[in-house]
Amino acid sequence: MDPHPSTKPPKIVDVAKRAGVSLSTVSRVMNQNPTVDPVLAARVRKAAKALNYHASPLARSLVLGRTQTVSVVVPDLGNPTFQAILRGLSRAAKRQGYHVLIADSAEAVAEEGVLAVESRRRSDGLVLCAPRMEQSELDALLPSLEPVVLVNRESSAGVPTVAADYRSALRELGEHLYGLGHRRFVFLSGVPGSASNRNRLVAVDEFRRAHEDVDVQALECGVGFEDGAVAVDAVLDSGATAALAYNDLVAMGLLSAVTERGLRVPDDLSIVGFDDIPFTKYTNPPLTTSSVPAEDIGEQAWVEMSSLLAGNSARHPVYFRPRLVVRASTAPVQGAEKAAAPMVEHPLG
Amino acid sequence: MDPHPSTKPPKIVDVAKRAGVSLSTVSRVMNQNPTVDPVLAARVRKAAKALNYHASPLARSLVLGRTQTVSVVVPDLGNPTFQAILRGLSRAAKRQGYHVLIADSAEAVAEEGVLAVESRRRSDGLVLCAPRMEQSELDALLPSLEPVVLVNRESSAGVPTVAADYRSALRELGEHLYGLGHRRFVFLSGVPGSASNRNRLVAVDEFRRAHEDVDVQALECGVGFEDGAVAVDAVLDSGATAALAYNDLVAMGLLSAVTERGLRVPDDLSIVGFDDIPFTKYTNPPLTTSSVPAEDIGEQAWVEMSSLLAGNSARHPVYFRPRLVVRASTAPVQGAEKAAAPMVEHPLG
DNA sequence: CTGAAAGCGCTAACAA
DNA sequence: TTGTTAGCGCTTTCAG
Repeated sequence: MDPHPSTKPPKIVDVAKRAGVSLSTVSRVMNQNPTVDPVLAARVRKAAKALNYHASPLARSLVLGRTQTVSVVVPDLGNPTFQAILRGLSRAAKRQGYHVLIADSAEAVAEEGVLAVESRRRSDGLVLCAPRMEQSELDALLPSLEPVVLVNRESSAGVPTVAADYRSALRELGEHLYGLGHRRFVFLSGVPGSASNRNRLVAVDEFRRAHEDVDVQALECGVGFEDGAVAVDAVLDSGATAALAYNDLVAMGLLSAVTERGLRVPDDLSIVGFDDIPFTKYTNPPLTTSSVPAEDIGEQAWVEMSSLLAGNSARHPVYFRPRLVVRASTAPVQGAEKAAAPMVEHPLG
Repeated sequence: MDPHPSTKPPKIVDVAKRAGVSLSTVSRVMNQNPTVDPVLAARVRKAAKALNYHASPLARSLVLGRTQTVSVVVPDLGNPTFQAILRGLSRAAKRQGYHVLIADSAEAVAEEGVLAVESRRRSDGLVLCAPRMEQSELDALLPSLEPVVLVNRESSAGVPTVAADYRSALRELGEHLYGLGHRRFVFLSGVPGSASNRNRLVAVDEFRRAHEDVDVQALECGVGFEDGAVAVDAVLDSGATAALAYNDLVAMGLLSAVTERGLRVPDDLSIVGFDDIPFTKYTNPPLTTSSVPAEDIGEQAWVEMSSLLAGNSARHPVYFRPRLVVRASTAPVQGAEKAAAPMVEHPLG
């Protein structure tokens, strides 16, 4: 009848009974409280072992007021960057005996808020990864979520931020291409209105302003392979010689689509990605990108959380500076070197 | 002073007081118990809203005996296949109001057991993904973990399994290459002694036995990029014309290393991977592999768990049959078509 | 239909 | 040093 015939796990009183002591003594022994007669302690431990007793984390949590768990909400568990962040965070947390509850909002902006609140209630703190919600909503939500740390997003003081410095990285990517002679660019933007996207757009603007002879056109795109692939026509029609993709996924999608059109990268079009996910060196050609230390970010997010949990107040935002990784998807602009006429349907000069 | 100045969350009695009812009435209202005077119910709901009251999941869990949480243990959160499984599982669980606790054993076999036990105690059930531990240990551990579902691993009846049929898939990969004229193979094996690895080795044996003229040499390798890259010399020295990699990561590493040696894939060596992670179509050349529906596996794992949670007993193991995906990393064996002498240092014929 | 009271399993004063 | 007892916040009999 019973689907789970295993006998109920022993409770603290079972151990107490078996060891012939009171349950508080057992509790003390289990919690390494030194004020216990070694003889008794040994007896208790033996009894516990015999019964295979482990304190119920639930009951402990209730009385202690802490769960030894932090929750992490990410916009998409399928995104390699969030995976890396999660991995870094989870391993760091584990080292300190903390567990990790994950929540995948599946890019559903509307759900993000409740998800955050719900997850937070089951844990001692919350790490919000690149929340997609509006700034005003975020700012309003955050106080009720404390302790909370933000990843790749900022809010008012009081909540720590760990992020990659996308702005300067994007600038660097632009300068790299500029140095190669490129003057006409497209930027494939991510989720419109998202904070990460706005950030990058700011960098794009800075880049524009820094060079009078530069033309960069922003194209609404997305954050995945398909988005990059779908954008191929717009990119080619734009007449740009170089494409700055929102991230590596978009870049890979674009790269693949461009190649399928019979054009060559970087000869006909230079492409740069963003993040340096572990696959960019295996694309054809290997992708020039900006390396974001996602796992370190996750680890640092835990450091901040840990500090908050210890009762400290938020520290200053931490920004990791991405590093330009030049591979083979970028090259000097054709016209600049060969002054040759475009050889393709979509003139790129 | 107080690092988290937000006032304590309201408790059920606060709501009761404000609504002028007993706390049991509040409880009833919060749990949709219909036996409550609509007028009172409304008053309670208003009070709850005003106070922004939400029942403590902890306290509920303690009394209800369930946490609405399942835990998932994976050997490596960095592995795209586990990520996909986790994603499928997490989304399916969320749909039914369940939360997901993750634990990354970081390929530390020794830790797997305790991790599983600990995670299990904080949740209502456990999903063990491709546990690396020995079969005897697994069999012994499982009963204390119920309800538990196994992914890519089997045990005695009573615990459901959801897995990919690696054996027949590997056979299919072999036959594909055989059909292209290949007769000398290397198989880059994964973690020695791991169950997944043994499974594949069995398939290799079957393949050997099926063809008298086939020579397949198993090389100890690993499960990541680097392992595949490091194996390049051994692979080339082996004289094989085709390599069966443990998974796509290994295949990509090998592919990259082979290319760096100045050899060409598939001309000088055919390579197949395993899993069809979302990056294989962007390698150079795109990788022939066997597509494993990892996200579906995760989803199905939840279905099994859900069934167990509902009190049903374990159903029969479910095996997903991978699908051969022929891309450009495999080609007819050179000698078979051109009868040409090998043109490289490491003769491949 | 509603309230009082007994736990869920554990920790932490407080006494002894 | 050890035991007794009062909660942690909630659900659920059991009376009313």
